[in-house]
Amino acid sequence: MRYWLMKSEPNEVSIDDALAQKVIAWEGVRNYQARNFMRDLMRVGDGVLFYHSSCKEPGIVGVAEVVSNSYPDPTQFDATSHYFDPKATLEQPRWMLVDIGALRKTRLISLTELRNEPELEEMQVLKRGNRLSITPVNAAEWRTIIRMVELPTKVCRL
DNA sequence: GCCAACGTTGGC
DNA sequence: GCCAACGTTGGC
Repeated sequence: MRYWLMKSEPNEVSIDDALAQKVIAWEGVRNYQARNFMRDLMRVGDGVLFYHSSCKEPGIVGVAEVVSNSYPDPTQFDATSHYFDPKATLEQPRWMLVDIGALRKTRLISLTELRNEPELEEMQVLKRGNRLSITPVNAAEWRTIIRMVELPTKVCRL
């Protein structure tokens, strides 16, 4: 069981979109490290912090979970897609994704608030120059953030 | 819109 | 395999 932080631009897929759809195929990741996390390490039931990036108020906005094993990102085969990859084939797909189930919206934990929390000093997403759209979160960091969003841990399945 | 930081590409 | 040039991310 692992924990992750996954960035999404709210004008692409916001936490509200994710909640409305319940399950989101995490399409469009075109970075090998992020792909490898999804392909090799993510398991059904892993906890996910839903993060809004490239927007007015960047930060954590929700909690989700991994709900599928990895499978090929269909957009890589779609010539009309922004995420089309001419080098990918059905036989040898290059990009893998997982499905994410949105569980709930939280209050916004802004980037500033995350940076101000001493217990989160070592969080990968806060490290200088980090651009990875998917980063691991350790159990202590996860607990700290869950505490910060004041989720009733009794009801929280994660 | 700026720009730091990082990833990718491709010539050699 | 090196590395310069270019592209992307993402906060500000």
